[in-house]
Amino acid sequence: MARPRSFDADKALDAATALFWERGYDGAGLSDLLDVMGIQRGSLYKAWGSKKGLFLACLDRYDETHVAPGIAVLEGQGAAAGLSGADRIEAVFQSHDTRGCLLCNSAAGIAGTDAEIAAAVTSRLDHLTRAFATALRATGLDADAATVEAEKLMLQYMGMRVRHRAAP
Amino acid sequence: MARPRSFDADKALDAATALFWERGYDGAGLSDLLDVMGIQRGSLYKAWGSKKGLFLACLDRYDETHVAPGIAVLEGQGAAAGLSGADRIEAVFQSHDTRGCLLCNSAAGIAGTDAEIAAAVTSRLDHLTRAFATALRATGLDADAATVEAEKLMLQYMGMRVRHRAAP
DNA sequence: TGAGTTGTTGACCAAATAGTCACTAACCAT
DNA sequence: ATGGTTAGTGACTATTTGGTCAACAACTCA
Repeated sequence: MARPRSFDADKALDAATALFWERGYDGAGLSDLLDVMGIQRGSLYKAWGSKKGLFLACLDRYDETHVAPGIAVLEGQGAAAGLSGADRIEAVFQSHDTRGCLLCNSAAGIAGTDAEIAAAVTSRLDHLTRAFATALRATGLDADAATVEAEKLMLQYMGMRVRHRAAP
Repeated sequence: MARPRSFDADKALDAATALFWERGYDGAGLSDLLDVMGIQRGSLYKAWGSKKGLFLACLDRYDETHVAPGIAVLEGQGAAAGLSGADRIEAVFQSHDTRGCLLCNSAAGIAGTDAEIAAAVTSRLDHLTRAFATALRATGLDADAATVEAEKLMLQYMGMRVRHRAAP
């Protein structure tokens, strides 16, 4: 059709995600973002429309690269590897990144001021909660108990990731 | 000595705290801060030295007005009111503020970039954790088990407050 | 070989950012 | 009353913020 994009959008998104992750939405300035992404202002606005648009895309990218693998372990993939439900849950609790979790950081930050971001964050958090429930069912819990327990597990997971950011 | 301060520092701090709580450290601009505090730039810098200095003072104020009461319930005061350990813990879990918790929000945000703020946040979070342990001991748990369980409870508490900010 | 379409570039913008400063005002102790 | 000290005021600063735009470049399809 027309001139093709000269940069790798996913690589640029990964770089932007890393900066948002470390500094938060407000803490990551456009010029720093542009620096790490290695592109020009115009390219960013043509591709994602606004800083918020870029952030939403980063949330998507983060989901693909960081939460989807965890969900895959919790439901199915972990079972295929011969892990019990408890072991699979244990596995996703092994994150010790000092930046915490982008979803949690955003929930505790910008999501409180922007409904669209809040919706994007909660839907992904809910997805993880359901995956916890799936793993719990594999431990023998019935569906209702698993749902209740998954909620608690999810809160603990979030708390742990938040704490790891302040106290590495 | 000299000219006395013409504004109520605690009231000003309460107003600033409310704004930091809602918008986060980066999200709260100096002019908005000044507006809600009802003072002039010079007064702020004379009293707290910098935006960060003001924030640290707000963390202090928040501790006094919002976490200390909870700690008091968990240890002692709750017992005096005839509440069991479990009831006291239940009581502090009844916070449903859609702004979440300033300490948690800061842990998930600015604390990741500023060591001094991180220290101020974690020490207060640790204090709350110890209060949970005190309440747990009142349920019959021995000291070691209470410490372990308090840690879990604290994570759940943080997770819950973070979630309440994104999903009201 | 165009024409049409889309990406890239760099200059540009208004607004907001945190922070400073000279000046004036108000208080206490002598 | 006055001198010392501290607080309040408002104008000012340099830098950075997110965002726009016109010109140019590169691709596809006819």
